[in-house]
Amino acid sequence: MKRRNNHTKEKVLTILKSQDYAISHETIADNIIDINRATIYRILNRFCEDGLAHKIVAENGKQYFALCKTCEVKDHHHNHLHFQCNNCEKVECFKSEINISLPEGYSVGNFNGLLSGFCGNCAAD
Amino acid sequence: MKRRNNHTKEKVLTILKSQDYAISHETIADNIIDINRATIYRILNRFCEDGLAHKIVAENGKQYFALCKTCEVKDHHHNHLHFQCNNCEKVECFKSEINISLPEGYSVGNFNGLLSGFCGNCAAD
DNA sequence: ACTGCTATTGCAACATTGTCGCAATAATAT
DNA sequence: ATATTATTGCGACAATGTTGCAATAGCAGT
Repeated sequence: MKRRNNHTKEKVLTILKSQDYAISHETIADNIIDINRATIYRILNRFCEDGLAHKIVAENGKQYFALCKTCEVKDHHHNHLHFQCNNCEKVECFKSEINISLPEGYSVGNFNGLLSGFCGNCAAD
Repeated sequence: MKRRNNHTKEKVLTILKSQDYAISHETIADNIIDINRATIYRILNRFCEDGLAHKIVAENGKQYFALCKTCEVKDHHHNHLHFQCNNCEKVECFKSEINISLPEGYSVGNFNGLLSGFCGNCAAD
């Protein structure tokens, strides 16, 4: 399945690039008017399939997306933690990876690790 | 807010106890007929508030619940990983806890860590 | 520049999840 | 028994994410 380029895809990519945080569908919808919800999801999921982005599921069940900045294309994995602030609700990627060891006979797939609490900006309140 | 005992609550607790895995609302609904969906959620959330159970959010956004077997009441935390099989969809708790270090100024709240892949039973396929 | 193929889009509809308000019920203490 | 209030069932709701289908548009080949 060959990917095609177009305005919408570029727009979503630009928004992802401009963000320091992992963002939800909502954030993208706020930044692009006149683009269908389903289309946004499809674009984001395509990015994930292509290893361009990764998905984080928050505790509220929402999906957040972030560009893969530190991932190698050939050894693609996401063993890093994420953090969501209970106040400002921003989701950020932590750099440090964690070691994961699985029991015998298990095969690794994905890792979704999310910490929550209060971030540096909001903890002071 | 004092808790009260009743049949429904005991029934849900019994089901939780009988399971080796973290279970979703669905599993409980399948085992108890004639109990409202909202009620199940309320009971489960109460268990979490009381430190009796903990909640895991899976990659599909669904909530799973499991009794706290290893948690001390006074130092209650859930720094252990969970694993969901992509085939049988069961969610299990891993015993090993992971070390988490937060950046300066951040405050810890909860941790939701989920691995996915194929479990010992399903990996052979 | 035209054509054919097919990836992508918009729209509508849908299933699912989890929550909430309110009135009715039932557990507990007095 | 009675009063208090925690809990339940019901209905409704918002939100999320997915899918089918017809229409559109990107790309390659000529």
